[in-house]
Amino acid sequence: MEAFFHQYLQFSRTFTKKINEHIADLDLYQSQWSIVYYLQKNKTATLVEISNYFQVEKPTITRTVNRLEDRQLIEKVASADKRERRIQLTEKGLDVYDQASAVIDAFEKQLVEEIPKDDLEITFRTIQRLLFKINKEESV
Amino acid sequence: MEAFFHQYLQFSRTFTKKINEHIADLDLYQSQWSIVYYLQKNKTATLVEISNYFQVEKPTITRTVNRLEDRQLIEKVASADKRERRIQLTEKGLDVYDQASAVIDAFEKQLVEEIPKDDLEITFRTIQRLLFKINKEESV
DNA sequence: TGAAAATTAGTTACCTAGGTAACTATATAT
DNA sequence: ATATATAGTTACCTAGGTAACTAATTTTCA
Repeated sequence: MEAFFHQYLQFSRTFTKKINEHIADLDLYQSQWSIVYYLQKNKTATLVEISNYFQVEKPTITRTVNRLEDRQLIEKVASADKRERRIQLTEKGLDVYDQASAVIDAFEKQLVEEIPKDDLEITFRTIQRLLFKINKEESV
Repeated sequence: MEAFFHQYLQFSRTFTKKINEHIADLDLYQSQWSIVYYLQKNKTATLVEISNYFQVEKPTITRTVNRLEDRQLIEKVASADKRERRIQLTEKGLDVYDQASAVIDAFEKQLVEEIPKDDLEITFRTIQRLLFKINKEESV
């Protein structure tokens, strides 16, 4: 168990890299994909909502969203609160979602197909517990 | 299980962030730490050895090693092969290792202490299987 | 055997993604 | 009316990647 976290990060890097390779045709990156995915599920969102969901800091979200906007995959939605930047997928964004979704679903399915359901369940719950625990850590 | 990989990456980000916070006093980052750790275990190493071990590309290793060298935590070791850059920890590097090691060990131990050994074992083996599988993926 | 070809180690330049600190503008609370 | 909180941005740090390169070593084979 010595190398638990080492191995954990190893898979994380490799997974992200492979996802990036799989959607490179679409000129998309994993983190961009995750926002596209979120928007498809939630219709509209503010940057703070996205930031909270992924637990990624706001400046990072701002930048990635800007890239999606430059590529016209997302667009602004009117909002009562003038501070807010509420966004949604464009037609083009939805199209990219469909294409990326197919590729990524297949990739992920194939990745776990030989692993017993029970083991995946336990792994999922264990990571969930680790996440819960680490989020209770007082910030330094 | 829908959110398996989403949650996986979430913990990865948060874990790295927390490690960074814990060793910020030492002016160290997680990825720098991992190389310091490797060098303490293996005495000397070339950049390719480090790159292979972490499955991180050579340019990334070059840069991180340069930063460690700038801070005089590592130094060059003579090598027969003139292409190689073989390195080891300096006295200062060993000192930083000792300090970081204590902090990180405690942090990691506390993170897993409430999780049953069996669950950790299964999680470890499952990630190992995922890693094995993903590394068999033909490159795109 | 010795020149040419292929491989290996490392670097440079440049891309995206994570972070923090400090800021502006708007909305909310006092 | 003022103070505080919230949403987002800008500037700048480290870390991951790829592509293309140099220099040194190893392999090939005429």
